Amino acid sequence: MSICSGSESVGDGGAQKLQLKAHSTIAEPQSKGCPSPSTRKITEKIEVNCLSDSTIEFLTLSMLQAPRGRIHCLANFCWESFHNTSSTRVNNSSFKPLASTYGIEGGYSRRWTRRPMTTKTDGRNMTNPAAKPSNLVRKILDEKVSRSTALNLNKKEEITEHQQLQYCGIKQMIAENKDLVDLVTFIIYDTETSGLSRKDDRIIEIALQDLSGGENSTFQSLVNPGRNVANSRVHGIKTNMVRRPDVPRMEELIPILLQFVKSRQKPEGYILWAAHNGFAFDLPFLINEFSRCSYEIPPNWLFMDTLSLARELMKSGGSKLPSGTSLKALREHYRIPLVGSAHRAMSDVRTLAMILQMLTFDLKLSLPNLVTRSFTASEYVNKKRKKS
DNA sequence: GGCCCTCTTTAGGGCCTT
Repeated sequence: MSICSGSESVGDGGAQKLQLKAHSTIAEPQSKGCPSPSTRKITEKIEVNCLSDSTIEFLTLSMLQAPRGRIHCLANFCWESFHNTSSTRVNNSSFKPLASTYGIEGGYSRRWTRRPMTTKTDGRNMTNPAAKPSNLVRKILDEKVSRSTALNLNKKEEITEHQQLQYCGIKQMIAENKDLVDLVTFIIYDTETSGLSRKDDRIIEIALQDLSGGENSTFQSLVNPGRNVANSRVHGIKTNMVRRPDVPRMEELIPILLQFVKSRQKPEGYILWAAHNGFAFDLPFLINEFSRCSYEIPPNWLFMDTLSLARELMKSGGSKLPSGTSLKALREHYRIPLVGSAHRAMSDVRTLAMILQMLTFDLKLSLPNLVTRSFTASEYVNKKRKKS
């Protein structure tokens, strides 16, 4: 498993280009290897994961060429968040173990300081399985953050009914709050799976990108499904890339994922997750994996689906519409260059991050609009139960 | 599986995700 720190931002303005380039030069120390609770050896490596020059050029040009009105409020949200992050980050370039800032109780400091924590696991890069674990993972293991203790917010039995009601009840308040920038973290996510069956197949890769950007704004990892991958032709992820002891299983990855998201969360804030066809595909997979590993999806996580936005755009009429609502059709419609391989999680995340901003502009949607269309995982499950 | 559309709701087919 390799741990990587990513510096990315999707927003507006030439100044941001400078910020992007400045952050993209930050390098993190290298360390590897991580014994899991089950004594498996997991290779760890800290890397920098930054936007390619072509992507930066595209973002900059697309925003600079747009008229003033083109700079939509969602882009402003990203931009403001980016600046907020930059101005409040205590230590911008150093790697910090999470436990030192969260404490064993998992609580937050009153002052919002984002902890660097981005994970990248890629079987292709595992060249030194005998290396030592990264500071991050070693610290997590030392503090027993995995399923046993520290993440008391996320264990099933530890989420109280009061917490559920509190978060569900406050959702309407979020939608009405004019200053959502200080409350919401916008995360684009994508999963690659061993197949299309929500019941029988497993997640084999997951990628996240915090839209507010900045240092350590991405999370990427392969996942060991404990079974063969039969659909490698789709995403290029083969069985021998994931079914190996140095690739984490989901139960090992979830604690790290939770810590990453917490590191991006604002004080008493919410996470707004967006995926393409997420309600029908990615979210059910995520819910199943969390449930199988005895974890609860935090009640302050809200989920939305960009496919519904694309369908809404198609219904809106007009002469310049995409040829379809697939990610590929939308990418071609908005002339977004493909970075990396399509159908790899991080590549699709980067594409969707740009598509989302285009969609919200075309549909004239603001952040409150998006929040009101979102669901918590429990709301989604209840809705599904009622339908069935 | 969920959503949407239509030759529709007492249904069926297509799209989207891997």
